[in-house]
Amino acid sequence: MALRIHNTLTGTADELVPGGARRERIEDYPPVTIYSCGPTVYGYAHIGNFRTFIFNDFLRRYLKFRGYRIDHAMNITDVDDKTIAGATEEGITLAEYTGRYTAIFLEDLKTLNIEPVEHMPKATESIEAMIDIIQRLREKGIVYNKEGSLYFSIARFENYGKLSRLDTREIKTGLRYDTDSYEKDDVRDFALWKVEKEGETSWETPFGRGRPGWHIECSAMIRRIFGTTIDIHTGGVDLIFPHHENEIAQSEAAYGEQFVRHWIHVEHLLVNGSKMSKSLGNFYTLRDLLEKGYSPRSIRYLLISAHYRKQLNFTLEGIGQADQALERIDNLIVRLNDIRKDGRPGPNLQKMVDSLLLGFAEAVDDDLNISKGLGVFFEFIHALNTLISNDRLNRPDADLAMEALVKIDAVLGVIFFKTTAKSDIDPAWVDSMIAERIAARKDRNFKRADEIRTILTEKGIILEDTKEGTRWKTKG
RNA sequence: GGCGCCGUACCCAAGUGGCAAGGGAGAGGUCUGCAAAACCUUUAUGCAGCGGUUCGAAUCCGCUCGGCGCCUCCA
Repeated sequence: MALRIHNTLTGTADELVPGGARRERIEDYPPVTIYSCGPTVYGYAHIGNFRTFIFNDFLRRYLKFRGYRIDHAMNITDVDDKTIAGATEEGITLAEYTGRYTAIFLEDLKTLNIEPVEHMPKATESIEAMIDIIQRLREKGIVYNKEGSLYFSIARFENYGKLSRLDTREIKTGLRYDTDSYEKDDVRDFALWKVEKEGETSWETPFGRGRPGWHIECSAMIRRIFGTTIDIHTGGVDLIFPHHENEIAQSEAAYGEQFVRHWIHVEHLLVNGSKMSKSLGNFYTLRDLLEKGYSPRSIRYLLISAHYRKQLNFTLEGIGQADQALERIDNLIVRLNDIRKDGRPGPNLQKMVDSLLLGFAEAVDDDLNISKGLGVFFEFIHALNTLISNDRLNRPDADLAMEALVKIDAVLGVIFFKTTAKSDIDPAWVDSMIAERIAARKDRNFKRADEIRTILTEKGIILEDTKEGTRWKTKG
């Protein structure tokens, strides 16, 4: 069974072949080189943005789960029109401004249990690599100069449009394309380098002072970090055109080799049926949701649980449903931990675990079909619960089951990750309350027993009476 | 106007030619002093609608209706 992922470039679900040459065993492949388009740090990212970043995280975790090694980069865009405007408005330097929002972004990633990637380059630290690309393009005569700014001429690059299938498109008439407010020969030509403007941050180059165009940074960073063709490039679907199309054009024109083998694009998060975006103002930031009391792992679960190529309509109710699904898993863990004695002979648990892991991999291998994978996972949970209810799960088997949960969670990142750690609960106090309640129940003083349970509930502690005695857990 | 995607139960969501996964919510039952958790049973002869192909269609084809995205900064 091979991992196949939909490739925007080919339009089909292509097998992942790191390095481009097929090998017998996964461990024989070179590390999978991945580049993900990161944020422009001019404000708080919204959870639509985070859908993509959580997807990136899921992708890298799943690749590791399948035995691949990975080498993953995500950029920080710290110079563009918006960051410059923001810094100017506040009267601080560009670096101060972007530094603030970069820190916030990194905190949010951590909150969502997103693993750090191997490389996190900044645009402003990649100027040399940009210059190299532009110089090569100039030597090949693909660049023209308009009032000091440099543009890529798509008319002089024959493969232009292969990613977004532009050759079959018509450009809508009457639309303005000169949003950069610079003059261009062809509306689809794009700026590689923008001439210095009064008061803006700029860099000295062989072709004059200025700052980078939008698309050049990704091409430059990929070249600088990976050197050659990379395996996977990810981003939101809105980046297919023009951003990724232009990356391909400048990189392949400059270096004469394939830029990226596998393009993966994540669909949009919708809210009330339309795209969540800053310009529409219909967005939630992560912090908005945390303030409303939703947990990061529920948000993560919700955003991860729908297939990445389907639009996902975001609702607060959806977070609640995700929360309930996670609680189902939490409850299983409580029950597993509570198993003390040997149960009656059960089935071959190792076999159940093997089939869980195999079924999960088969599901997710099919274009990262996590929904199907979660179905397999919840069937396993149900089977375990049934065994426990029938007293047919012993301690060693419970340990095996727990190991399986850990393996699945290495991909999901939602189970053994709790952020509501503000534990002002004293376990000794809880135990004494429970002891008092047990005594009360023994005396059939149920009024007092229920009183104690209510006191604990108000502290977020839930009691469960089992045959073996009373156990407790915290809520949420 | 061009390109593309989607429409499956009360909600979310797999399935893309052979008896409709899974999660949430609801109903009934078991256990419990009562709860909680769990288990058992139950909730689409039906997959936007209408035609067609086929022994057989949610799945393929055509049309219709509805929703969304990209074509412009955007994850």
